[in-house]
Amino acid sequence: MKGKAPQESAEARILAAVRAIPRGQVAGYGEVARRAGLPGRARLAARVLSGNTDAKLPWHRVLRSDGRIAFPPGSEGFREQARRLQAEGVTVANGRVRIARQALDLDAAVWGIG
DNA sequence: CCCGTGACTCTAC
DNA sequence: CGTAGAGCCACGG
Repeated sequence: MKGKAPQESAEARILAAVRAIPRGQVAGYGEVARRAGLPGRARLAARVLSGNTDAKLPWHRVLRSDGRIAFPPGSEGFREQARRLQAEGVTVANGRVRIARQALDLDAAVWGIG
């Protein structure tokens, strides 16, 4: 194979990383991008989610680095995400997700430990 | 090629 | 815990 595509598209990898988030758990854009092999591409991850059309994609499990929903408060997306998270048992208070202290800091807490 | 915009992140005050 | 500024990448005009 003449290496046309050396690897899957960054978009595909990001989507895979998002799908890999366990139900009832959350991850930051930066963490997702990092897990996708694209460190520093948090914005790319956000762009991919903004353009995603997969209804099966758990996009609502992706938050900002501080555990805040990336949508403007009161917006449709904001409510939708908060609603879906709470439906999975995730506590959302004041637009912020109640994360386990180390969830956004230690990838192991998000991807390894359940 | 330059510029503005965005579901971002970090540091500083 | 709040806001402000700079850095960052990708894209459309």
